[in-house]
Amino acid sequence: MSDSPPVPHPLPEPLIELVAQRFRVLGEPMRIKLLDRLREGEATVSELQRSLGASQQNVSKHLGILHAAGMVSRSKHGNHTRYAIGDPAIFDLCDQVCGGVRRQLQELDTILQGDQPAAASA
Amino acid sequence: MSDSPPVPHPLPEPLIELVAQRFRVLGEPMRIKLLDRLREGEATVSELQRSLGASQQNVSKHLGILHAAGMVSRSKHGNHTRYAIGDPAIFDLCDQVCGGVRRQLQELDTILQGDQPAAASA
DNA sequence: CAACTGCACAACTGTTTGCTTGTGCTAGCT
DNA sequence: AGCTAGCACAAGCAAACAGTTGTGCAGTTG
Repeated sequence: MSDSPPVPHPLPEPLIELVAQRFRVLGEPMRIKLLDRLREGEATVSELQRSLGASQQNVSKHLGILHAAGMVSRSKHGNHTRYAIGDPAIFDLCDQVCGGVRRQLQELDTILQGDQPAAASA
Repeated sequence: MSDSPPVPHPLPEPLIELVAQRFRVLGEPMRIKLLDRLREGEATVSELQRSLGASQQNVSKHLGILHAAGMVSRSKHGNHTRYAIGDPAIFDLCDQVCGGVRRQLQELDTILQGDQPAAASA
């Protein structure tokens, strides 16, 4: 279906909502951790729970949110539920954000170092 | 500029926080709108206010948040404050998210319309 | 100088949301 | 069958947050 020139400029209202919601899903440390952990490969809830040191209910809840957002996929194997990355594209997102963060830190660093050499303490 | 091998895999805790915070800044419709509006070019608070139909205080507040996150730049011109995109890279982010949203909508569409699983199309 | 405009900061309020606690359900084990 | 492990759902609580109201301040205008 069409190569779709992705972004219409004046972003239509409903799309804005969807985009914001998607960003918000990623705006939670625990969920970032889960995705980062799933980068190693599939994992069950209890495995993730142990990896992150969080409660089973909390992990399950966040996984539910990620799953509802289509970012992870679910599959039942006997008594275990295995989760996996549903849309690998999110890693590009995270990478970009990481890049942005890094740039800002460098700017800060430059400012701190190049401006007032006298005061040097974090 | 350092080429910086982008992402360490087990994301260090503090970085996770920063990344999540950055996503959360973008997880607000009003802020998306502001950025989308600034895509046309610089604008003052009152201009943005008129464009989006929001209160001056609210616009100013969100601009403050975007500015604190380094996503917009501020410059005073007489009695006006002009804001501009601070990091054009965020548009890549938005584009990617838009793409993801679109993909999901297509999947939903496919599911609703046909039992014919349209095999891989990008 | 006085009045007005443009903007930011602070306090308040209602809502959202993350985490915990409690619980039910299914699958495997003895 | 009874028991335990693994997981998801629901309710309650506390913290975070968006939007409003109120206000102070700098710059412009008459």
